[in-house]
Amino acid sequence: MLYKKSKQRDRILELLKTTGSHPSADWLYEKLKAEFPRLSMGTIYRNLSILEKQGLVKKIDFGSTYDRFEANITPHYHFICEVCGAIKDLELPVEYQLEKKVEEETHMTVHKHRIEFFGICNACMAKKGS
Amino acid sequence: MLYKKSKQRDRILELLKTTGSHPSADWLYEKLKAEFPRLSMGTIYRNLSILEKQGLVKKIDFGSTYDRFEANITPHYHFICEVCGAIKDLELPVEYQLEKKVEEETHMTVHKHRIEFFGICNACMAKKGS
DNA sequence: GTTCATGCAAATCGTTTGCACAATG
DNA sequence: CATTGTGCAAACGATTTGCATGAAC
Repeated sequence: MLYKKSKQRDRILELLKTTGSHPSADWLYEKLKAEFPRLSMGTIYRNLSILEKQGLVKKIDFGSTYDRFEANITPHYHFICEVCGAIKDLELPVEYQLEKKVEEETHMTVHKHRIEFFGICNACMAKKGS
Repeated sequence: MLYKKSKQRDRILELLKTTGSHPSADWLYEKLKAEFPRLSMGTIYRNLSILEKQGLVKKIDFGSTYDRFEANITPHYHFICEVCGAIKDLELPVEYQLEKKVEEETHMTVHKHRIEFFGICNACMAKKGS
């Protein structure tokens, strides 16, 4: 797969680079509609996907397309398998001093934080080996 | 708002409590269809929402309904405003030793991790005060 | 001229909602 | 009986995709 030059893609990347915010596809669409009157959402999504494959852009999402639910209410961190999507609770102690550090750095109020580790679970590692 | 007893809701909570996995709504639906042949997805989602309001269940999602994108490829953590949804990059050093700790604890391979802090940004805090 | 990108519209998919009926208190 | 929960189907909203046309190489 070879990528050809595209004005739309160039501008999407440029916008993402110069914007401090972390835009949604729709935000990009609204911004670029003036420049490309016939622009479509399909073009935005297709180009974002290409830029991601090129390692130029990162998508901030949960990894899963579904919402996931749990009844373990005690604070804890998660391990997410990149192969099968399994989510496992971790015993790692919750580090609340991180929230203090962020409050000192940003002078903003922090209510909670979340840590997710991504990797390959034992089951998938075993399958991979065989 | 007063919550009445519901067999479906009881079973959803029970399933979530006894399952090590972090199910999706669909997984719960498939599991409970045998018990409640006329079960519908609406019931699953409505009850999950009630259980969440009761503080018995937590939803694991990204907070935003949209995917968000960024061109800042260097590893960094995020602060997410719970009011306006703004995402800000943090200067906080990235703590790779956390990944080592998780690998020691779980004997699984960790490729990356992510930390998100949730709170209220300065702009929203100012609005709130006025 | 072959391949990739675009615009457009339709399709997809997880989730939400309106409504008439059933269960709860 | 007043209110909440259910099933069903339709609606919703973000994202994806098929297809004919246009741009890149």
